Amino acid sequence: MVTADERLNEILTVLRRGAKRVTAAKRVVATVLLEADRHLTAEELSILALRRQPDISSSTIYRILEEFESLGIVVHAHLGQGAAVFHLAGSEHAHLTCDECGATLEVAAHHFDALGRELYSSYGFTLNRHHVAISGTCDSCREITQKTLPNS
Amino acid sequence: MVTADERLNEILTVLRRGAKRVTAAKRVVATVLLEADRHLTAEELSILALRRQPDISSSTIYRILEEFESLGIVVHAHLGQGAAVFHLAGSEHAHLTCDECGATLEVAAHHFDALGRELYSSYGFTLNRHHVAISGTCDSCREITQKTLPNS
DNA sequence: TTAGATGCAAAGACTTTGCGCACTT
DNA sequence: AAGTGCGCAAAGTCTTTGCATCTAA
Repeated sequence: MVTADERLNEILTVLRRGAKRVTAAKRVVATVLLEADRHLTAEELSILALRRQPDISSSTIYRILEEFESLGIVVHAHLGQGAAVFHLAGSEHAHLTCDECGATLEVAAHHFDALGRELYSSYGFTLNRHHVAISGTCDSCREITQKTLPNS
Repeated sequence: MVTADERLNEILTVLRRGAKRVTAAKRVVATVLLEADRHLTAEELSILALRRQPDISSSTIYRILEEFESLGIVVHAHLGQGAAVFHLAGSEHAHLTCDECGATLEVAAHHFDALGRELYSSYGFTLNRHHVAISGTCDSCREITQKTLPNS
């Protein structure tokens, strides 16, 4: 079992190895990410960070997230239309997002294995399953649409 | 062979059937879309439209595109990071976009058939291959990355 | 005639940037 | 002491909206 403190220290170690400074704001951002353990928009992260330390500006949040991402500490993803979401690296998964209602669904990555191989061999393209959500229509919205437009 | 005028008239007919008014601005937008025959951002469309008729505001462009989309005349897609792109409906295809350089690649839709079936049967999710580009790394950027970071 | 369409300007959502001071190293 | 990082405010990008005017039907 890895404690929260140990995970925080791992992050701070990565920062030091990257020749970055360990600041109060970075500790707060790292702590919030560890505690939340889910997707957070920059704004949600900002709100949670402010509870722990007033006067953290959102520009600082964005700068810290950018730095964390360049060091491989976090990744971000674009789900539906709204703001990007961030979370700790290491649990990348694919997302489906419904164009109608905006709901998002995390799905097992293996569904994309065959597609990834095909795109690589046909186009030299390396699929990133995590970064951008796959768009479509979710189960409930499809049912609604079918009821509303029974002719098609 | 369908002439440009005939295609324009088809669009105007769809407008009338939708109980919408046929205005000068809509004619211009339709003409630009027909002539361009490629992806255009709202801003590119705006610039091309202004050549044909001064004083078309970009809000009008957005409103017309929204109307055209609701009538099935155009579709829009989100490629990399930037603005959405619009084009006439009927030639939907999948897009790959490179997270590094922003290049986009149109690919045959059949690559996504198997994935579409799997997502539908596993999650009831209806894949929309066209709306959002699939993200990843293109051939050239991958090669550059490998040269830059030969250790991994 | 009259409901819908347009132009203009302003607002809105999300993110980035410039600048001078504070804090880490 | 040196220089990175921070807060604040402003700017930037893309898109939507309010409102008065105009116009297609």
